[in-house]
Amino acid sequence: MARTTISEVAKAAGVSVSTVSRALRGLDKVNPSTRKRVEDAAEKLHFSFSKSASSLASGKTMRVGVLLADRISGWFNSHAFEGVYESLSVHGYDVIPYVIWGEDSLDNFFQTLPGNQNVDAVIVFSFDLDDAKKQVLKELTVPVVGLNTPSDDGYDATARIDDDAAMYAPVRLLHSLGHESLAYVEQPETSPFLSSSRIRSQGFVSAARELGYADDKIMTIPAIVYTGMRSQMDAYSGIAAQLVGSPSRPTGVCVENDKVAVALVRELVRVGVRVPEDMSVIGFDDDSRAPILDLTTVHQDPTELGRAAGNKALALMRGEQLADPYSVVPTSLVLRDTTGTAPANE
Amino acid sequence: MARTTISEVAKAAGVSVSTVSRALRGLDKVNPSTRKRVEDAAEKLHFSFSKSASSLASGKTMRVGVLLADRISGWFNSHAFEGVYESLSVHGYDVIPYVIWGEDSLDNFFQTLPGNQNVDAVIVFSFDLDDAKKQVLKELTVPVVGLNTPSDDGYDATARIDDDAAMYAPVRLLHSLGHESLAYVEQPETSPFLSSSRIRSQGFVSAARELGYADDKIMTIPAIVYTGMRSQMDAYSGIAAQLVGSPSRPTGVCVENDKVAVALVRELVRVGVRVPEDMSVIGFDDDSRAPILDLTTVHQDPTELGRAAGNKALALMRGEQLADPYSVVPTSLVLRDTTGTAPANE
DNA sequence: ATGAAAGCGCTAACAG
DNA sequence: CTGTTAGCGCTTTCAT
Repeated sequence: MARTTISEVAKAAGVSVSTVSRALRGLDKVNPSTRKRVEDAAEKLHFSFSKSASSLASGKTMRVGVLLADRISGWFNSHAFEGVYESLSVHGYDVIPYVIWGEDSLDNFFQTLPGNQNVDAVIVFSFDLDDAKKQVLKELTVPVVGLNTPSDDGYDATARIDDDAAMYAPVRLLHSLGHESLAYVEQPETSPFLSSSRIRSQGFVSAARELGYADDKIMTIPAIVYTGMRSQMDAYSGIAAQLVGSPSRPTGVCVENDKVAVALVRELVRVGVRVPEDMSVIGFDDDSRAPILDLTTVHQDPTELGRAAGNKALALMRGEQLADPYSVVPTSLVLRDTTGTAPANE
Repeated sequence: MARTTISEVAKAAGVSVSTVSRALRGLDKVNPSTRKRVEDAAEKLHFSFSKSASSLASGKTMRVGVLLADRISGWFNSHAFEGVYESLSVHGYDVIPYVIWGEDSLDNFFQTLPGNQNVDAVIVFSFDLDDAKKQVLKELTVPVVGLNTPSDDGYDATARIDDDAAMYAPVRLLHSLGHESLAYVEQPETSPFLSSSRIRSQGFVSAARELGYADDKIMTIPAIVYTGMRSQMDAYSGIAAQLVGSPSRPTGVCVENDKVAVALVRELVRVGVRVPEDMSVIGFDDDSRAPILDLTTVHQDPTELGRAAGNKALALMRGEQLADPYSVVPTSLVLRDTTGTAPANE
């Protein structure tokens, strides 16, 4: 299986290299019998195109880059990546992840990759980019599509959930169950440029206000940015303590994601708070953890988001005009067992 | 940020393209002051190499392909991929996933990608390849490293856990807890070419035999291959029924992975079987689900496996001779709350 | 230490 | 419908 080149195929088939190129790429204007001959020769020689050579000559790389923060193995990222892969791989594109670990690697990415024709499009996951970087994006010659980016600014297209609107359903549920004091818990530690935290938190607050909660009945436990905690578990017991010890005595709490919600529920139970009898908890994501604890949560479909982003990139690469470049994938509340009517007043 | 080429940099720096090439790649024999000038020019012009052009000229693609089955978002695959990425990306390699959905796409992969210089190495996850395909691998001109492949045959290097040996610890635990009848549960549905099922199951059986269990005290519930089930849940209730209804009355059960184990435990509890009082359950993986149910399980580290595979690929690409091409990453038993002493005889 | 020149394997006009 | 001719942007001898 040593490297076979197109010219060897040409020789074997008794035609010119350009004919081989045309035949194998399925272009028109090739005599069916010639094509057959070429295909046979190619097959026999185990020929396949060198992507590099094709890229160089054609200007299209058939590769799209996916920019994501922190880790590819997380629930959201891995599923969104999969969605992108699904939509693009069937069209012959390679999908290449670029994991950004910190401000440095972000800078580095912006410094290098986009400049030269190394990808035909880039898809950006959940980043909260500063203006300078948005500017760089705009200057890119390839399409840039955002996935759950905080705004559409700087992107040729985006696919996202409406984090803000998504928080209305859980808050409404809590309200209808009679909870008079609410709380929102952010993930203890997050990547610096991940965006959903803030927005979701804001959505929670505005939903609560809209439903008539006074500000002293709306508590927020923000992300801890510094890494002072001895362990993850300490963070959760700290949160549980804040929840229980708060003067506002929240009985209904929304959590930024299921990962944190599950850990929190376990911690609450450990310290004697019954869920949902004493406190209702609602997560976000509906990931694989949620059903295990029968966690009430906000369902979102990152794979679908990925597919949507991939399809937009595809259309853009083809030069098509998108009918709806900035689209929203809906979320839905999943009712399970961690929510119940508010406990009777003390 | 329009495409800047090396020759523009050369012009700007007042040198030849070859000097730019040398300077920017950090080769020796470049006057420090010249290098500085080139670097400045490159930076100002936002220059970066075209990977395609470099590949074509040098013969090295700086890309490695990862072949994986089914989906990239699963716990094992996403973490193993991440490990590969970690080890390779810092050396400038792009890591490209190729997801294989069925026999067809496997054939297709083998037909095309390897032939021409599209990657510098390929890493294969968990595949059970037939001889024909192993033969193709052997003929590949690039290094091929396996990750959790059932055998080392056909690979230049592999990194794996010892599925067989890994099953000894849980079986020994069950034995020491006094369980007199055991069972092994495979994942209800799996990809056709995934390998761990069979091996793990075999390891379970031989461990049990070695510890003195008679064959009628060793039950195995194999994967259901056909898709007759109305839903996933039906599969689990079927398994629970088999476990409870079996004449051998197993009280200690090992499950192929945590995903299935967690679902099974929930189903058992639902039908009134107490865990661990009536039945002990041990999973495999120690994924994010395991701690939620306090599942006793066999811990494995796919990220580490991925890093190991990536590093081997790296060494091989450099032409180094590997001291230990076929290495084993250890697993360990994690004791939690789904295992206990066998119930008193009826 | 630097430059000139010859490709790497393919695509893309342009002829015919 | 098919062949010829130029490159794509870079690396790599080979000179100097």
